[in-house]
Amino acid sequence: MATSKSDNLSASLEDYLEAIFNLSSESNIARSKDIAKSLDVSRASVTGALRVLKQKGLANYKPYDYVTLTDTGRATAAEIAKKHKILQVFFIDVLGVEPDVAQQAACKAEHALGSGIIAKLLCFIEFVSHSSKNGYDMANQFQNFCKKQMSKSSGKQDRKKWSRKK
Amino acid sequence: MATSKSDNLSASLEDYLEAIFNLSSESNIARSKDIAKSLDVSRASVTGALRVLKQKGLANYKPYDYVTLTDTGRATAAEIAKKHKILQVFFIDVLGVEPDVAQQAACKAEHALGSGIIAKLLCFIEFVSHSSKNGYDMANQFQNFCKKQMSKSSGKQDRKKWSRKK
DNA sequence: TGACAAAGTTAGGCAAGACTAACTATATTA
DNA sequence: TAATATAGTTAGTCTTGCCTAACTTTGTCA
Repeated sequence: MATSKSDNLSASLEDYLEAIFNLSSESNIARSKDIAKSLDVSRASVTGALRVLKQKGLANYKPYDYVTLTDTGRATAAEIAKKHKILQVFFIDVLGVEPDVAQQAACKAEHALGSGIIAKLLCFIEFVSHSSKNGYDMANQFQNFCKKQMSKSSGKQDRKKWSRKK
Repeated sequence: MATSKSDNLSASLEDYLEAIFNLSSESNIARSKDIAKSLDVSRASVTGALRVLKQKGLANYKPYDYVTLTDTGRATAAEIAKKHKILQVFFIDVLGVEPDVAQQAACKAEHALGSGIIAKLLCFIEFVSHSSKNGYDMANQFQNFCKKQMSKSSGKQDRKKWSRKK
């Protein structure tokens, strides 16, 4: 809430920002070509996005030069990367979702959830891991519960409470 | 997984479908004007969307007539509405998020999460409510834990593990 | 150092999804 | 039933975000 500058940014621009942030962390340099590759987008699209990010004061961009983020850009990107990480951990460690599914979902959901909910989610992850230190492995309990539930309802077409099909 | 026909549908079209579904449930009729109002969009945009939904076999649309959903359309819309509901309940009852914030977040996240994760989430909600029947009110425990955590970290600018602000 | 490959940019186009303004059809009611 | 208000549509425009193809700049290596 206090530090969020990611307002006004489209999901697409957030993706570019995050990609630059990640590439910079990994290989210390963000090349246009690698941004394109990591987002599965053409190099021309990257050029376009960089111009917008520069104009918004988030990236230092000069044609034919390496890209870096401004302080604001880095802060914003870090927020987004943080959302991504928290969602991923929640999906994998709490819900027990397959890593690749979790990764994909985090990519999309990171643009949909505000920092308030993300903070709560982080807290919840800590709550769960705290519980396991106290001898009650909640994540594991849930997995067992989940398996039972899934097998219970797998025969039926519908589940009473939630579905309004047909 | 089995019943999901919502592939190929943009977030925008999913919103239209859901709005029609909800209006039909509430007032038995979905008028163009009301769809426009509920999505905060112009009437002209609704007309455009209805043509696309018809063409995709999801809505029965004739100019100047009331709109209804086809069976496929209704099933798809029900899936979306279900996602919305599950997310909303999770945000409010498990995470303890304010209802209006939860509502807004559910609106966006419903387009980002696949049915696998949603199923897990539903299971988790049941796990939590199951726990309270067994004398351990997990939601409540979490709220207390959360309050402690929030107040702990509120003094600091940063939190070690997750934040990379500034 | 000059030729060639790789990286980056520009130009032009397209689709989705929204808007406004003007028009048409339907409903209401005097 | 004719006038008018309301609902819905059409036409035209704009923005975002992507693409391909062609061009320019940079880097490499014989």
